[in-house]
Amino acid sequence: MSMSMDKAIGSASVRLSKKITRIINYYLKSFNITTEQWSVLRTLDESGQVTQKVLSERADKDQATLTKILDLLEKHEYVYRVRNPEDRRSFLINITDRGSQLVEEVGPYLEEIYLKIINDIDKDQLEIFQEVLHSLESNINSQLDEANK
Amino acid sequence: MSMSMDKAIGSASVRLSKKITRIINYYLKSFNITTEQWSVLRTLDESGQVTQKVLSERADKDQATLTKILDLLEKHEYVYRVRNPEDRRSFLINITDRGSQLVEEVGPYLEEIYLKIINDIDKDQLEIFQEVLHSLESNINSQLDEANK
DNA sequence: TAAAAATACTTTGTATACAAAATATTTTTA
DNA sequence: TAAAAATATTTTGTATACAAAGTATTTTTA
Repeated sequence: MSMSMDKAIGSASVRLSKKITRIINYYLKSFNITTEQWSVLRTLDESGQVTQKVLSERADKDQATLTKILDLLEKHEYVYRVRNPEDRRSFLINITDRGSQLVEEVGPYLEEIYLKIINDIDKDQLEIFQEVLHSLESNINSQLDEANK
Repeated sequence: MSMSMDKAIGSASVRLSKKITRIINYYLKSFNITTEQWSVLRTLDESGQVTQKVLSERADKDQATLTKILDLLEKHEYVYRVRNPEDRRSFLINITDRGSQLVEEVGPYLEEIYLKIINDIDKDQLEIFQEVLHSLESNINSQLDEANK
C-alpha cells in the first residue's frame, strides 16, 4: 500500500506547516503580532541594520510581501525605515527598542511552546527530520532556480 | 551551537512548505490550477460525493476557504454543487468528468516531480521524516484542541 | 411546540504569498 | 554621455488562511 509522494511528502509537509502557523499565531495573539511578523522581526534582530532586499532574502519573504509586513511592524513601532544614503532606491531597516524588547520576551516564550511540541520525539529522529528537511529544501531550490532559467 | 527550535523546526518546516507550494504551483500553471485547488480536487476524487463540511475536514481547509476554492473549481467545471436533499443547509459536492480527467492527468505528472525532489534522499531517512512529520502534527493537534477548550 | 441553540454555508475583513506592472534611481552599454 | 538595462521598492490583482458575523435551516430544550 504505497501512498503517493504528493500526499505522503507534499501535502503532509504543507499541512504541518499550516498547523505550526496556526498554533504559533494562537500563542502570539496576546502579543499582537503574527507568526510572519515575528519571523521578520527576529531575523532583523539577528541581522542589525539591513536593506529590505537583504532582509527579504534572510527572512525568505518576497519583496512585495515584506513591504506589507514592514508597514505593519512600522505602524506598531517595532521597526523604522531610513533612506539608504548610498542608494536612494533603497531603505535601511532598523529595529526599535520596543522591537528588541519584544524579541527578548517572545523568543524564550516560543521555545517553551516548541519544547512541548517536540517533547516526546526521539532526538536522533528529530536530527534526521531536520536533515531531510534541508535536503528537500535544497533539492527544490535547484528546481526553482532551473524554473527561473 | 544549539539553534532555537523555533528556527530549526518551526521556521524550517514553514519555509519548506512554501517552497513545495511554489514549485508545484509552477508545474501546475499549465493546467490552470493551483496547489490548493489540486489538493481539494484530489481529495474529492478519492471521497466521491460528500458534503462541504466533510470535504473541508478531509482536505484540511476551513469552511470559508473551501467555499472560495469550490467557487473557482466550479467555475472551471471541475466540480458542481447539489443541494443535499436530507439537509437543506448543506451541499453535496461532485466531481465532473472533466475533473476526473484532470486528476488522472495531473496525479502521475506530480509523482514524477516528487520523485525528482526526493531522488537522492535515503529511503530510511525519508521514512523517519514522515514519522516525525506525523508525530509533530498530532502533538500540535492536541495543543490546538486544548486551545479551543 | 415555540424559543433557543446548534449547524452548514457564505460574507466580510485582515494578513500573507506571489506574479506582474509601475516608479525612482543606479549601472551598463553603445 | 545619452539611451538602455538593471535594481530596489511599491502597487495591483488574484488566491489562500482564518476569525467573526450573517443567513438559512435543523435540532434541542424548556
